[in-house]
Amino acid sequence: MVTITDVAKAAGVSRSTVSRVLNNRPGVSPETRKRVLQAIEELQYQPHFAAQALKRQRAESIAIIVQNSFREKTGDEPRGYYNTEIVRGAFNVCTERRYTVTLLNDEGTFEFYASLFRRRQFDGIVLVHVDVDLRLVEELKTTGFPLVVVGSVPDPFVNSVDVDNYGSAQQVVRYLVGQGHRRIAIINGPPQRLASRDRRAGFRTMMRQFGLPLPEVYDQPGDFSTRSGYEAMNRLLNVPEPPTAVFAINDRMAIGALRAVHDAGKQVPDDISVVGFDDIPVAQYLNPPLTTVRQPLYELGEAAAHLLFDILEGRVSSPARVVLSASLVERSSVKPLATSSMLSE
Amino acid sequence: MVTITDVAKAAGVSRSTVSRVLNNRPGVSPETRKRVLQAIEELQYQPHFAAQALKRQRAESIAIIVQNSFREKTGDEPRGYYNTEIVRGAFNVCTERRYTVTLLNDEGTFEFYASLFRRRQFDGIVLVHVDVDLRLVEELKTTGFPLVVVGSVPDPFVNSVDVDNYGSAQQVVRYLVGQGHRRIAIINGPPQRLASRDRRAGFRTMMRQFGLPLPEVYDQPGDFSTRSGYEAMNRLLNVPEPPTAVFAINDRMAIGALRAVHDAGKQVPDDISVVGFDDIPVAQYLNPPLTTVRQPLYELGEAAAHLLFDILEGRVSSPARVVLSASLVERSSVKPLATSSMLSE
DNA sequence: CCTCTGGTTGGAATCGATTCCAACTCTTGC
DNA sequence: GCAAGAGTTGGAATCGATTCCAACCAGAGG
Repeated sequence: MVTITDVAKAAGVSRSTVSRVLNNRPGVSPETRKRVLQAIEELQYQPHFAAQALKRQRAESIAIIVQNSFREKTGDEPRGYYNTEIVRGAFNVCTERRYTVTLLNDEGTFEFYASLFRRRQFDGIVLVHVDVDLRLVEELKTTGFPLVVVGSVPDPFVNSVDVDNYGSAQQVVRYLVGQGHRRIAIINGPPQRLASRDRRAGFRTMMRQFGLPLPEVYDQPGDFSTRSGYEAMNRLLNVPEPPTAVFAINDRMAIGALRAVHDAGKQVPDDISVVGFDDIPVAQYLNPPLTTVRQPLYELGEAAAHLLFDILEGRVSSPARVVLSASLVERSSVKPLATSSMLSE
Repeated sequence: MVTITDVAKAAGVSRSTVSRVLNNRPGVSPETRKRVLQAIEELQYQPHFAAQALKRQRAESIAIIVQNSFREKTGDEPRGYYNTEIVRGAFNVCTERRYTVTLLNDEGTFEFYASLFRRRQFDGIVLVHVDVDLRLVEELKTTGFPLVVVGSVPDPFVNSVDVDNYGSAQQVVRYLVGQGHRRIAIINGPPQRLASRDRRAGFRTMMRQFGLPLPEVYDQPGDFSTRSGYEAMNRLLNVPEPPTAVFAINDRMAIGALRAVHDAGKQVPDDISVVGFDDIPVAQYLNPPLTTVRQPLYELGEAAAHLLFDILEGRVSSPARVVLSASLVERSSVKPLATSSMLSE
């Protein structure tokens, strides 16, 4: 293996000089610089990464902690895709900066991660927060290690990148009302998840703004699972005056809702409209193709990496928060009602 | 940051002794060992990874090169899933060994990868070979760097882990014949891909073994795209004596074939049976759910990592080849024919 | 009582880069 | 002709671990 000493010998200079050339430092005469560069080229020299990391006290590497997706053996959880997109976004940004990316699963204990930091293996962490134990986030925060969380964390002192759940839910209401719907129900997610609460809050605020009714039976509980969506829709179909549109706050519950309508011998969207949230890959293959809110997953990943670099390089002071907006994807699960909208928009 | 010197001071011993304890080397008295372990515990000491890598001349890290999936912005290519599974398998094996995994995309030039190796950043590479440029494999091979390729590479001097394409195709024929089919067509992949050739060869051998006809019109070209599957199926439907079953050698072409049958006003499996290959996630959601061959993607990843470690640790001499068998997943796209099979199996 | 052996332990060199500081050369100006 | 200063360059220390070698000690055996 060729080292800096070999280059120095070949160019007839000292190692210090080679290092100076390597790092574009001033104080090397043009001729010497040229000679060194030539030697580097000829010997195909590349600095030993460990030697550099040791001396510079920087690993030039970041870690991405994702849930399960690289650990569990069963592979049909939509989460896999969800995470993959975010990772891709972060990965590409890091690659551009010539930083290395290491994937970690979230099954490690805090102690496991802490040991990696103490080993100085990474300069920072991106934690993809989907159902991740909040305690882990809190513990990681205490280490003072540069950390960016992707997702909705209640703690305002953690750096985070998130999608605009509140605004997106409002957009869904605006869209449905624009299509002439007035009796709109919601199927909620687990209330302990901030994302659920934000989507519900956005929904309710906008409904109130339109002066639309919010009966309690239209506010169905759910837990993000297909099954819970199925059950919630069944309850909604049995209400004396059923809604004309249902907003399931994630796609899996929307899938369950679709199935419930079908099993009840009715049609989506003819008898009832359904909107989801996430735009998971199967959404477009459903029957009917699902109208839903597309989360900018790739962009979330990119934003997380950018934020981390901003923090590492001191361009941003630490408790920072970035919010990206999502976009409504119109497919065929919503039917415009005959009663035309009374809205300007 | 706490270093080995701090531990040595705290325990009242030399750094050499701490290092010996750290690496479970003999020649340390039980009492001293205990004292050192206690100091390590109290100080939460972890060795600096770069210092170790530098001295040991081992990075304890491997690289996985995957195609595109972490680079392209469009996310609905099935390849993403394909790679994710393989990566998960390899990742878990590496994590068990406390090795770090770094993902690289295949867009780098050979020079880019070579520079990483020369930087000694990785101890070995797993290259996930789906459509990857063979030249890259050849170039990497010349560096002498430990390399394992996942997929079908023609070069027998490259370490590889692959699925048994030949045997799986034979299994498909056996299954279809067992269901009473005799007029079976195949939709091929690009002939420059070894996997295509192997699947075709397995198919033809088994057909011949059953004494079944192999008319040229039953041997349709394709290029793995949905569109090519659609077109091939259209051609097959217009043959004077159309096949009763069609084997598309990947799922995307099978999807195209399904669509072609539907567009021709016919039914799968009532009018014609279809078998795919891969078992991509949507396969189960298709109409009808697709009978296909499941590639053991996760297991391929695991096997690749195991093989790499075997090579690194000298348990296996270098040109090694591991073949895993795939399994047929029966769904609803194949119909048993009335004429019962004359076969024992 | 002295030597030899085996078990412990510390000292120093080493891995490959970076960087501070000192030394050197060459102008420039008096 | 010599001092001052700028521009180059090399030497040596350093990052944090590992490992060879030498030194030390205790107990066994002569």
